[in-house]
Amino acid sequence: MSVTIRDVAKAAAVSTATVSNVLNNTGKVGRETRRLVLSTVRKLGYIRDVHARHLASHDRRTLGIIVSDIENPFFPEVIKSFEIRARQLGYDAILSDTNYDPRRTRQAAERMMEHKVRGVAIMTSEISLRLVHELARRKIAVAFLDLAPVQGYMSNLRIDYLSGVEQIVNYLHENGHRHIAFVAGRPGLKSNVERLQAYENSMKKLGLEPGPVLRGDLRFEGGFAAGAAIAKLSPRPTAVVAVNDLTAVGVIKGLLNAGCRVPQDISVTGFDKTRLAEYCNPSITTVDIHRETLGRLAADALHELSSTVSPQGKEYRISSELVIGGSSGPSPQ
Amino acid sequence: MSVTIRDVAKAAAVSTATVSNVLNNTGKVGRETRRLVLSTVRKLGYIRDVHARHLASHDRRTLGIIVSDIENPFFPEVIKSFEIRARQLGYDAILSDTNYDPRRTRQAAERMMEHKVRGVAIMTSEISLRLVHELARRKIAVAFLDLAPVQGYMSNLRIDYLSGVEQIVNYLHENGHRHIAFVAGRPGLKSNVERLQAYENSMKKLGLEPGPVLRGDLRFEGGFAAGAAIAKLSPRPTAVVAVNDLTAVGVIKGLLNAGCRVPQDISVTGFDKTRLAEYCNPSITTVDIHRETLGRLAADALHELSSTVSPQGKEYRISSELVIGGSSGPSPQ
DNA sequence: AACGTAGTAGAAACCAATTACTACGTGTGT
DNA sequence: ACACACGTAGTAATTGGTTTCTACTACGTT
Repeated sequence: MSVTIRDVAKAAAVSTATVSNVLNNTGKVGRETRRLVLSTVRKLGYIRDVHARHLASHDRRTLGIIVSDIENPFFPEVIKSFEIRARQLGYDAILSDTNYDPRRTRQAAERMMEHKVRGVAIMTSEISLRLVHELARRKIAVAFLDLAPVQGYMSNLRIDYLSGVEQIVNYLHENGHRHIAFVAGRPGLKSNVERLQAYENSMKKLGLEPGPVLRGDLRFEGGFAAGAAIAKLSPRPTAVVAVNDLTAVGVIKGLLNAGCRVPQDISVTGFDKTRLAEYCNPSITTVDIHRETLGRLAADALHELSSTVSPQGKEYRISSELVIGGSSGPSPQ
Repeated sequence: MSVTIRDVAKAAAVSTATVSNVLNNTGKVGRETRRLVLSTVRKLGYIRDVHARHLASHDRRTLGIIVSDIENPFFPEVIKSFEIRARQLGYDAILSDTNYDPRRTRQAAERMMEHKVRGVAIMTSEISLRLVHELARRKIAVAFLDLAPVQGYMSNLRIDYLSGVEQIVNYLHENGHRHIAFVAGRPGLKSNVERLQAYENSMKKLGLEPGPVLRGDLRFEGGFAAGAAIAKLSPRPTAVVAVNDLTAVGVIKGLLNAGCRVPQDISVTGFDKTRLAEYCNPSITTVDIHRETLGRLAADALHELSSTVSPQGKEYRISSELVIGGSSGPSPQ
């Protein structure tokens, strides 16, 4: 079919072992032979076959990453830094998207197992316990996002929502806001629940009554409806903390649509610092979760787990940072 | 190491060939044996090894997709539909991101060759002619995006920018706009150049003088600067056609910042229908390029090329559609 | 001159599947 | 009763590498 290591060996009049040793820099080959092999490789346009490589060498250098939705602006940056780090560590990275569908999550996990990955970062919550056990049984390292307790082969990446939400609430408080509403996401999602709790805690810490909590859906539409509803509240909150940026955008549009000015009449904040937050008008006050760090740490975590004899799962913390935009300002009161 | 086909064969007291035949549904195995094998597979938790599979079977079922930047909101949807279609056709899909870097483009292409893909969709313009030839020499099918002439192993996916831009210009014209500016992208990028030309042609077709053309950079910043500059022009255009959505957002912010109201004083349009366009405030009048179609067609094109004996590259057309948002309206004059 | 020792290269087993080919038993047609 | 075909399952070669173990060469030492 294509050029193989045998063809190179024949053309250079050496053995396949020698060619392999040259290509893997084992340092077992003399300068002259090495040069000869390399030039032959170039001349013949030889390219290694990953499949044959992985099959023959017992340690398989692939990491996987499973995300719920590549179209969710949160993920691309994470994926990118994961891949970059994986490559730096000498791994090939493969990606699967589950589209929030448990069946596809199972397929994705199966794909990872078929590829014999050393580890997989699972960044979706639609995953069954059975699947998790199956991965553990096969000794595949796993890095979860805000999900699992740490165990032998599993580490967890924990985003510090608490601190992020607290920064937002404190900032609003400093700007004179006392009546602050919250627009939630999905009740089933741990990261969403945590944000809500963090909101309630932060409010209480400041001696404020946690204001109305509205139901959202993590999407624009839910935010829009919540915004419309908030506009009609009486007394109307002077600030709204939304569970994520997209919801915040929806809230803002809902408010504007109902005749409220943002931020003059009411301040709105988001979460995640997506591009949306930056480019919207007004730009959104939000919290930057260090996604680049998240992706990198995921790869690091998997590398560490899979290169230890008796691995010990760890918990990693991803910090977050307040970013002030144009959607918030001093309280009108 | 893990459970192999041999273990399954031994446990079921059949040969590996039989197990393989069951797993591949070749129809060469009797009902009873088949049932026995399947239950053994389940009992042992056997999972096939892609690498061994690909190595042993001569036809390798992998397709690749190379994009310039997964963070560019244009791509995730394309990638998703590409993967879905690839899976439907029985391929495994792998993704590489080049980050607009020619060196990484080369690495990405090498990765594809190492994986022995049957075909690769190249959705970046940072690709050297040498690389293209190398792929052709290896008989790897290629689907380009707005790039290459069609040849034996290469097809091209052509986005119909002309029609898209024409729809925009005509729409603005119908709304009374006569003085319409254009904010360009990168001069080197074919898709950008085409949009500019389409703008000029459409204007002339309507008997209008192509207005001022400003330089952008495809990013927010370039749009912002252009918006600021346009606000100062005299006479000021009543509409601005931006090369893409992000630029349009920048333009709008630049205009607002300079005291122009959008769309009351000046209409702005984008291109690509990213989420940004939808969620921004005002939402942006833009052109929807059918990305889902693009990804699907790319997979189809590769499948077709790579399963023909003497392949004949084709040109596929991706249509586009005007989407009216809040950033445009009737001319103030 | 005999011997030990690096350093280098080769032969061959092995990885986990696929698949062409072979063998076997059974049923059918003449 | 014999030959033939067919359906089913097994044998073994094959895929393109890695890696272990062995063998050879050249050189310095005694």
